[in-house]
Amino acid sequence: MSDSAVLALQHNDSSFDDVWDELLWRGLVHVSTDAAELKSLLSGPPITFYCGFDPTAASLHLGNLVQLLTMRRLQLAGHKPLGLVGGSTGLIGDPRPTAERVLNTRDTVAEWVGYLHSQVTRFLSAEGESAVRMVNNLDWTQPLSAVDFLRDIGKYFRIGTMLKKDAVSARLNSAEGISFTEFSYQVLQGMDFLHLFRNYDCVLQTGGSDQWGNLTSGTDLIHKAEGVSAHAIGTPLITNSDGTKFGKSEGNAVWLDSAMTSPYAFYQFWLNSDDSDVIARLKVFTFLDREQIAALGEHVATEPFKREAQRALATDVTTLVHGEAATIAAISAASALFGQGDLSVLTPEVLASALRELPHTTAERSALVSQLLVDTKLTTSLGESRRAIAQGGVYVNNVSVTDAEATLESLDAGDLAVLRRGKKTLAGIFIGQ
RNA sequence: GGCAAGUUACCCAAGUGGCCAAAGGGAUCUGACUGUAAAUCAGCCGUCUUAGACUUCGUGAGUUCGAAUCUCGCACUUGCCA
Repeated sequence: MSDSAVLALQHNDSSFDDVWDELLWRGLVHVSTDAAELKSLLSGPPITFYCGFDPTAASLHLGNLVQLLTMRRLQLAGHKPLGLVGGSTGLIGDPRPTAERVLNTRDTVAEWVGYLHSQVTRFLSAEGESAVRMVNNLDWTQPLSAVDFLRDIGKYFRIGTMLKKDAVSARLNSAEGISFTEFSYQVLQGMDFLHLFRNYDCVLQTGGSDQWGNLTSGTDLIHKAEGVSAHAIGTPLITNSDGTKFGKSEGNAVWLDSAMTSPYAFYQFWLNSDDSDVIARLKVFTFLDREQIAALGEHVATEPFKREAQRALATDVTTLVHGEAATIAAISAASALFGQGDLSVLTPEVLASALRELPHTTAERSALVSQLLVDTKLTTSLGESRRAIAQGGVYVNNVSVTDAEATLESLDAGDLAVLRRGKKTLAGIFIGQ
């Protein structure tokens, strides 16, 4: 199934009066400008809205996915999305509460802009009246001189207001401090909104609630410069009920790029959602309707061990991001490899295709298991490999490895080997010679 | 520009001449229990082939038999003063 086919299957829940009510039900509105006005605006004729993505990495991640799906829901309601890629804001960096960012080179940022651009367009329809349009803020920021910037934009900004923004004040109160560069970020983002208001009649910006200061920077600027009230919606920061950070798998971010997070790993991430989180995740990350999600909630309550909700979530989101074929491959790889004490019941073809879904490598029979763990990134050093083996956490073809010096040969592996660390971290080894 | 304080491993944070690869907490990871869950308990937690060796405590020099710990320069951060 192609991307456009996936998009074609999406729809909002018609049991809601309007998209605003649906956003509220899905828990996607953490803060916003005047709610009554937003409701009438969103239930009226199509409006243009935007959401920005800064190129701080080579791929978008799950946090961005919340934004992309929020945009898609608005688009499905007939509104017109503008996807903004932060070619200029990415050169500056928005202030994180903890520490100053390290600036990336212009070349790197430009490269990332390209990646993000193509990722954003995959999630939004390019057809019809409400087709997505992509913009890059470098286009209007680059030509601006420092003097023009200070005269035309800077005058509208009050230092007192700027200092009160959470991100800024957190940094001012920290030992780290804040550079003028990052302090100025909110001005740039405000300017984006003003530009889009003037040129595209854009009246709404969505973003994470951690961006609230930057969102209001834009609405304030539009109000001062144009005398018009624009709107902003801040989506909640998605958190895990146990207090750990959402969107991390084994300490690493979960990326939307299949080269950075494989569809298999992506599927596994969702499958491992806690019971106490899974329903909220379904609301945010899938297009299942109220009724379907309620039914899955019943399953969680009555038969949690079946993990119906987790399966639905993992299947849905993986299909959304990686397409149907990749999802089927990820599911069949998992069912082939998980809980199978005896791998020999699998045909070599099935096993081989399952292994290709995992991080994999080719090796000779004489290869050390500890080295293969490093090669497949299951561990980061030989020392860690040895430690893992000593702790009984390493398996080759579901047989625990006890000898730190073990080779594939000594373990009598066939032409294919399933290397496993812990319960669920797998890699494939294709054996040559 | 002046004065003061600070920069320790993924994060927080102790350490103020040898007993320091560096306390403690958190995170990650592994094991037990489970539902490929949560909670709990236990272990691991710089690199290298273990005993052992090597590299590390902002950075560059230096003092010393020996430095994360002392001296000087530099960079960065914070506060107060101008």
